[in-house]
Amino acid sequence: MENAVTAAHLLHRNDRRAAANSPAPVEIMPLQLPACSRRSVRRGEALCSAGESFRMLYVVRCGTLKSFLMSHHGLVQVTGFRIAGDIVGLDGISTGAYQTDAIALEDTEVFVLPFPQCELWSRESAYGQHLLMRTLAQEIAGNRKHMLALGTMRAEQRMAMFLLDFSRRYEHLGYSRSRFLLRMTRKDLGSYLGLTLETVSRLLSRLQREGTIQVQGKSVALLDFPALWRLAGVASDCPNPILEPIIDRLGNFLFAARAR
Amino acid sequence: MENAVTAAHLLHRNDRRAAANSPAPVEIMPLQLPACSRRSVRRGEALCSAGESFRMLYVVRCGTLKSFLMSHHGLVQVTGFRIAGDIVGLDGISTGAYQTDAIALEDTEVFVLPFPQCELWSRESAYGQHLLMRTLAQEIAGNRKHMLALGTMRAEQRMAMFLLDFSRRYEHLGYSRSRFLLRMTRKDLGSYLGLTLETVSRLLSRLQREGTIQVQGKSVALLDFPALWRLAGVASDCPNPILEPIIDRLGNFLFAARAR
DNA sequence: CGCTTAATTGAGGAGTATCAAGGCCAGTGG
DNA sequence: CCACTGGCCTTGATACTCCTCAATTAAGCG
Repeated sequence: MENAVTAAHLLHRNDRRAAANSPAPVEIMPLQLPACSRRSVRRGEALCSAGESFRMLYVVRCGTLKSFLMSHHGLVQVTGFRIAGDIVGLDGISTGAYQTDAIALEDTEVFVLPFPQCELWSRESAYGQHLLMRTLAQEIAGNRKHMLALGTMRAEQRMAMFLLDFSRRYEHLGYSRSRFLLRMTRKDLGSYLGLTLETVSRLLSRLQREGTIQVQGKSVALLDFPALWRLAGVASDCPNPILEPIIDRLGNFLFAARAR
Repeated sequence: MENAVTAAHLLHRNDRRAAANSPAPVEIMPLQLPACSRRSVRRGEALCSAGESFRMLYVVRCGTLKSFLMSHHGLVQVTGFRIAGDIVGLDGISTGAYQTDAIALEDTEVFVLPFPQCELWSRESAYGQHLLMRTLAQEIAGNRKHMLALGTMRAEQRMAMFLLDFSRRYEHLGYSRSRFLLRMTRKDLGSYLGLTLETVSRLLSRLQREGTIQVQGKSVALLDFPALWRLAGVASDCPNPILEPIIDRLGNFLFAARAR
């Protein structure tokens, strides 16, 4: 269950990347990264809970989770759905305790990164620092975008944005951008979008009637991207950039800085 | 226009703090902090704009600003109102360019912190690192809370929360918690709360009719806190903690870590 | 194959947005 | 000093989005 990432390994990745196409990395993580353990979470189980002492960051290796926060009154707001390559637990940094719960929507596996270790990398390497910073800031940017959606958009527009966002994330992982599974329930999706589950269901049905998508339970097919772009209010598929993933589909870390 | 913060100065603050009451700081910033310049922004002018190259962080010394983001379609979402002690510009870290505009709602003065400098402090001192991290994470937490408001709450509840939040922030700065000015327009407030300006106006009028608050143009008085707590849906005034300010009312930096 | 949970669909209503008209206020220039 | 002006605010009437409640069907899971 251990996955040591060595400098040699990193160098290898570096070579492969340079050979491929993109600008060569300018810096290679000089550290011998410590062993990185994994953890499995069964469907319905919690990876971490709000209030729990913050010690770990998690990188999703495979599976899906929902992050959500509960106010004191049982108000629940789903703050995001995490798939492979996403990081879970960042909200624990400020207070020393996780602020959101994360529950697996299917059997899921994550890498475990002890946070003190992350801090050490961050302090000892300019790139590590940059990476951690960028990751946190990315979280901010994502939340901000979601805030804009919740504050200014109509239900249909939010739904279109959500579908396109998920599409892009899956595409970026090497999966189909037009067919995927919505592992969350309509209720969770509604919570994420600031809608009721009935409204979500109606919206999906309507989009299907109009020939924009095809829905059958949890499986979705996007049929008419231009229509979705129009609904989402974007000229084309040009949302904010997806950062280089920290981890690939096989579970290898990708600690290589790009030239900038 | 220069305000050098010296180690001696910090030590002095430390003594004063310890003499007062609170747990003594465990660590003093060992660095000679570089000179810190100020910048004035007139009402209506921009402190920084989205897309602009990210070089500085700003700490509000006095005045008020609104942060907002504009989508490609002219959709505007106000993401926050910044008063003394708040930090502006954090959203620039991820992409190297600011993602939100910040405009002064009144004549405003800020301290200018060159970000490379911040990174240096962060790397050279565990406390500096912690401070920067905590600040970023705080931003995340705040946005998250706002997301919950936009996603799950009714207009009246959002308004109550907003009033109580502002009340607490002013109180924390040493001002009255029950009387303050809403320097933003109804439209900006509406944008922040995900409402139209008419709804905002109606809500304020209603709260006044019910004796909960008193409004006259931009000046507001909170008359019935229990009623506001009830509307906001909190048992009492127990929201998330306000972090130690980084700067005091006189413009002195407070780089002293507390025991924990 | 039942049982439980999730999803769809409909009818009706609450909550906000939209549209429109007028009032208030500060700044401006006669 | 006062009228003028433009932006901001308030208030009302109406429309519409979305929620609530309810009934039914479909889908998961033992």
